[in-house]
Amino acid sequence: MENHDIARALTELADLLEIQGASPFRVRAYRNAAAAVESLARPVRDMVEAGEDLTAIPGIGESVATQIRALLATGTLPRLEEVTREIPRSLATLTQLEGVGPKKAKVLYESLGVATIDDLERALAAGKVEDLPGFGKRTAERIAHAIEVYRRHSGRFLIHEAEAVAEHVAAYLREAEGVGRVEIAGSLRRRKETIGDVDIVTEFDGDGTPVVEHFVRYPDAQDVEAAGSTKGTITMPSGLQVDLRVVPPHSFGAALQYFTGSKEHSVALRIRAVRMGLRLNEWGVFRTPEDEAMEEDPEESGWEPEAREAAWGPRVAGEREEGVYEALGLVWIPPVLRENRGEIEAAEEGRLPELVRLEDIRGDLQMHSTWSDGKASIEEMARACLERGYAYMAITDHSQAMAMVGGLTPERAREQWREVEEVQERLPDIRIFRSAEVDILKDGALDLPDDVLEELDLVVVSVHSYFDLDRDAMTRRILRAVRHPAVDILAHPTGRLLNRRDPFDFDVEEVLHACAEEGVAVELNANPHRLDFSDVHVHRARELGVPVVISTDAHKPSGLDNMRFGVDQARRGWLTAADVLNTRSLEDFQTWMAARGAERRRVFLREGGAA
DNA sequence: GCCGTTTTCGGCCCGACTGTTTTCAGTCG
Repeated sequence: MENHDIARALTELADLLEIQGASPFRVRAYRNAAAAVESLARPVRDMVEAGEDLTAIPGIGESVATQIRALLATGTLPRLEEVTREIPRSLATLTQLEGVGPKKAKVLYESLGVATIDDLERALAAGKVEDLPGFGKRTAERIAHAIEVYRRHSGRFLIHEAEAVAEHVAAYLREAEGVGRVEIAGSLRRRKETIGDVDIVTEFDGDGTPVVEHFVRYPDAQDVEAAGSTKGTITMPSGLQVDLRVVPPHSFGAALQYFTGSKEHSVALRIRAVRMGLRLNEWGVFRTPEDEAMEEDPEESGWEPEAREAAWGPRVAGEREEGVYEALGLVWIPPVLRENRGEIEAAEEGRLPELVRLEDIRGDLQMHSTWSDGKASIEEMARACLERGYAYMAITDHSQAMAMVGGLTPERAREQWREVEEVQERLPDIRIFRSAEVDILKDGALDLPDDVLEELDLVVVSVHSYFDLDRDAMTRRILRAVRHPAVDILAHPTGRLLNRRDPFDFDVEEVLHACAEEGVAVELNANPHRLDFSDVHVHRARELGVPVVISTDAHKPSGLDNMRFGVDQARRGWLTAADVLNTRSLEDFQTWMAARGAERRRVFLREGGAA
């Protein structure tokens, strides 16, 4: 059981407790515990097996620790079992509908027996929902619409899809009269691999109504969900929702911080602010008045923004995001790190990592050509790499098991090497490594014979078949491949395809330990459909000293441009340039390869070939 | 249920918007 599974169980428990009406603080405690487990680099399972104390993890106390130990031993959370004897677990899915929270879910269940989205749809059709207390005709319509949206698109959007929309909308907003700074915020700015909705913050001095009106006239918008003086929401035909916030210049930095999140990061910042005698919200950082002079209710309707802000005390920051962090005694924290995984403490102590940048990348170590399933020749790919300023590259066409895409047999591999040499002669300014993406077969053997592997400059291996092996078999399979003396890089290690295919089940921790021992690098696949390894896995690789390579897996020249998505994900995993192998100069990279080559030959000679 | 620069008890982040309320609860980010 992975950390992700434990977090999911804790979250489900929190959802159901919330519907039951449990203390909101208790619910939050379970959510915090879930977040703590989710962002933990080490497997909780290993900690339990090693007899370590889970309460050492911030957010996990005696009670949750006991629950987790039981979950690992029996496969279920005892508390979750208790709760599901009282209410059906499917109720938690109701709250995934926009506009339906725990309270409405509870009323629907207790009044109408609605337990699933299908039930709810029937109740709506029968006109039973609008008469419930706290509901109404308008609410019923909204819920019906929410079901439609849910059915149309239940997953999240991939980063490149959301980014394309966001950039068009941002450009459109910049055309509006009187608009100042326009920034994309939210999880897109944090460069998460999937995006729920797009947030855009816009600077405008005065009542924002005309900006919002311009926004909701965006030509591609399918629906307008909301339109006020500071906020608007539109939905695109794909189901992607775009939220706009319009704020005055003196609040722009605070609003950008606030709408960038993550929620966990922002909450931690606000707690910090309170301890410093400050108040942080989307309008700025305010010094809390020491005298309790303001006894009036700041919620009193009719207050002008100026008067309301006066009640919060003098503004000490808000115009620029850097200023918000400075006011809290912190250096500015890059958005990619804002997950409350230690970045605030690191900022306080001046030990934020110098994150790897796209400009640091000196080569791309996985791409395909027309020799297998690529769309461009070796020379076209090489010229495209030259255009991107790279010093080296690897042509990694598939091996023979991938027959459907023309994977290379030993004979065709040798033919291909001749073409690599010819292109190399024509293009002396880039070093082209002779390589292959060699399939890891079902039993962990490699798909090309040792005599072929030995003549490759670089051996990249990956799994493309039998994804549903059980955990033990899959772990043994990958371990065997990683321990093969010819192997240099383990590519797209978990095999996930975002929104399409789950990662296959294996012991990531054990494989990373093996990579560390063997000096094998793991690939961070930059294709936005994969982004495999995840930020947490990459972070763990760094901790264990496993080198990471960021490769695009390009199948045509334009695919090389995905490198930036991989770099962003590496940054989310706290990687510096030193942690990423393909930031090295050609000379330094070849030094790494040579060291591995010597080791490889030594083992071959001693054992007379690989096992 | 967690946790400690105010604490082993008593707190726990903050504001906007919506719809259904006649003064506010629910939801969201």
